Amino acid sequence: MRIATWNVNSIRSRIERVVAWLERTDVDVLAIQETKTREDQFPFFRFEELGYEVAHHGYNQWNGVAIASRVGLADVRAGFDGAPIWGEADGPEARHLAATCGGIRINSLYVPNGRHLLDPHMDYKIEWLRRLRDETADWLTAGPTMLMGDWNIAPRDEDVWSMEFYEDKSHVSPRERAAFQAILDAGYVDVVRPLLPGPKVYTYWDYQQLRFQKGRGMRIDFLLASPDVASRVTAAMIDREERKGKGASDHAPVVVEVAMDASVEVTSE
DNA sequence: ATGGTTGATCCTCAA
Repeated sequence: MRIATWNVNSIRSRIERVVAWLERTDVDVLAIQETKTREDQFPFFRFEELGYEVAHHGYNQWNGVAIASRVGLADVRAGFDGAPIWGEADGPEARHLAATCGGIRINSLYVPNGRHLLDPHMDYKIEWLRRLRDETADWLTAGPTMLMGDWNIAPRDEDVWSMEFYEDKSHVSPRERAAFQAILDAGYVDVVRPLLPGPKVYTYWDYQQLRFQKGRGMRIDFLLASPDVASRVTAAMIDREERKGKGASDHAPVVVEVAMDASVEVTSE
């Protein structure tokens, strides 16, 4: 079973690339972030005609998460208990969607961007991660689980092109790294890093300043898995080709191959 | 060429 995560930076502007990518990569489950669209504008049919079921959670032009699967899409749930609310909003932002696909509880996550070290968004980000950690610790006991998406954190110095550049910026601060580490400490395993060690292994390159062309990226998109799933991961790939050319997202898809659990019955196709 | 973004929406914000 092939499982991937991809911050597409607008599903409506990226749909042709996403469709072409699904057709050539043979991915079974794709967790999507930054759909940047309302529910009624989401291109559901483009996934369905390829044989994928798809669930989406999004309110407006910000955030938005989705899961596409051709190995079942059951028990879809948007948002986690205790997710903090930004500002005066009625409810939490659209940053989490879960569904059970091929026997694995898939969580598509778009972690808030802290913007700057002293920005209120940073406190929001840390609190969001703390509450996520509290919930995810419980999910581990429920069965095979994966947490995947755009974490907006570079956990190690080697995960950014220049620590000198980032030392006073978001993504690398001790608070953010501790919040990420707390999720690992809860029992989740980064299933990509062991197969694709750094340095200079990135998943995101800013559109500005020709960062991709200069090899100046960040590793901020991660697939974490419960130990039972982690032990079944046989391969990993960051598809840098998708960052090339006109109309690319600023993030590349990250893909893992997970050996099928013979005890699991796939519920569709 | 000594620089250099993109997307959704609105007349700017977010990343």
